[in-house]
Amino acid sequence: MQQDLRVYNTKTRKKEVFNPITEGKVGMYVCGPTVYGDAHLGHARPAITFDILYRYFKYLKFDVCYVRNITDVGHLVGDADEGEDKIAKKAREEKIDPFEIAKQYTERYHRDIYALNVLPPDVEPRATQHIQEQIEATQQMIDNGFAYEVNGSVYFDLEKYNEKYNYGELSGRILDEMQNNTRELDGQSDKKNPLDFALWKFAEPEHLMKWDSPWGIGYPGWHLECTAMSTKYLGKHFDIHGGGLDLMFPHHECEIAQGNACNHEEPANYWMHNNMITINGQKMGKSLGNFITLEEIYNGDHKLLENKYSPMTVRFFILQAQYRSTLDFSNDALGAAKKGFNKLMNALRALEGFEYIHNGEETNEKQEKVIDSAVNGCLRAMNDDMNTAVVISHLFKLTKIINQINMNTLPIGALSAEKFELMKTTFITFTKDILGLKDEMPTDLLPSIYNALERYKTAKEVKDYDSVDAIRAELKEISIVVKDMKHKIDWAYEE
RNA sequence: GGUCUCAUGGCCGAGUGGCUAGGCAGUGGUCUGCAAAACCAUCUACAUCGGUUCGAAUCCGGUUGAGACCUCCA
Repeated sequence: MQQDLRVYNTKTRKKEVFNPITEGKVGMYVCGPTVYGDAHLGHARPAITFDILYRYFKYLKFDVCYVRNITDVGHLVGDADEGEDKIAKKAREEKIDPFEIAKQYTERYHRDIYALNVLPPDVEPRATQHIQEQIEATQQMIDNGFAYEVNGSVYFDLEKYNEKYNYGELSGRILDEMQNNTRELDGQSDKKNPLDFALWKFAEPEHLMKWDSPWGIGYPGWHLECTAMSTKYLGKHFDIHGGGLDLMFPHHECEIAQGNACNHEEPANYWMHNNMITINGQKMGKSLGNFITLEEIYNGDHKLLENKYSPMTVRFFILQAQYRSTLDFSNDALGAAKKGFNKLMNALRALEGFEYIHNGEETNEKQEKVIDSAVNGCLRAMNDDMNTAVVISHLFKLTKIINQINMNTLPIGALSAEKFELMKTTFITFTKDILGLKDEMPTDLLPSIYNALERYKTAKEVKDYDSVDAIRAELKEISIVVKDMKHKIDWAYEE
């Protein structure tokens, strides 16, 4: 069964068959974090969503180049013309150099995100290391007549742009309507038009992150780094641009405008946006102050958390929803995800331990059909705009068969060798390689588990039930459960 | 106010014109020294009012409710 991968393109608001610009190759750019605080649950979603896409492209044997940036220039807290740089603000609060702030939070971001088994991108460019490229892009836009300089700052000229292009296409906005809705800014703005956005900002003497430029000392505007870096690493025109839905406007809209203004072409063919994670139905976000950091989730250290949740539980939780749906956080939901994830890991471990033997059993056609339908279902779901929730549902169908084999209620030989292999490869590939789920058991714990099981077995044989119960309790302490089956004794994660 | 989404069983969450998504929780069984795990069976659904259709949770319209973006945000 071969089928095309279809992805939802925000630009056309349709699912489209993915056609790469160059046969067999994919370039994807995803907006990474602005590093002025710890990564929260919301940051985990795009990291995981596009990790899945990256992994799936690799699975499909594409030669993929994945670029995810780190924005380590703070930009502005408030209004586009006034206010303080976010990183500078944090630096002042913590009394450290802003570059040090960015460095620290970048490290913490990596620590918390990589715990989620997210693959590192091929390139992870930083805005501060691409100042020259941003200056050049700005100059290019001035030269092309789409930007103007005022008092040491350079702004994008939307009016000019709109004579030739159509600003607002991605987010379905119309420039005129936006202008009518824009409240008049107080004070003396340098901009010709309130909607014009900064490409380069003049830096006041007290501003700490600043660089020399043809327009004087300043720093780059927010949207510019993505244009400069995506162009540098993926070219003027590449396949996929991703990020959170909240970046659609204005960030991605501005990137499109900058791409056209610089390079005379739009940066990306497909725009993909993951939806938000909500908490009590409300968006979780830094600006709303209702976020839970990943570190807090892992440690259970937040007033809203009834438990700590492992990185893989978080990953599984996120994958149980399609990436374009909002996903609501709750302890119940995380708790259910934890159990579901353990169930999957128990099946994975059992499956990896199976040895196929055929003893002349009759083929169980019903179960073989379940395998076929689940295998096809996994592929179909991934091809249908990365529906990981449906992939997981099919993996649970296979889990049932795996458990039946493990419990000896379904002889392994009731499946043909090919069917068993098909199930095994599919289950393992989708669970580990594509969904990126992994067993979290520290390997140094295994010897003591097997030791406990040995003692359990002996105690059982002599009907020393007090010891049996004690060993059960002992293992339960580390969330391990004894599986006391007719034909063997094994352990499993507590679900 | 403008633009746009969404409303599914106790909870989370897929799906989309006719065919049981799945997980968690519940109930009844099988198994067990008792359990657990697992398996089998099973109960709760498609906000509301109309329309289209042989048939709608799924399409169309109204109503109600929730959310997102319009300012920095994953």
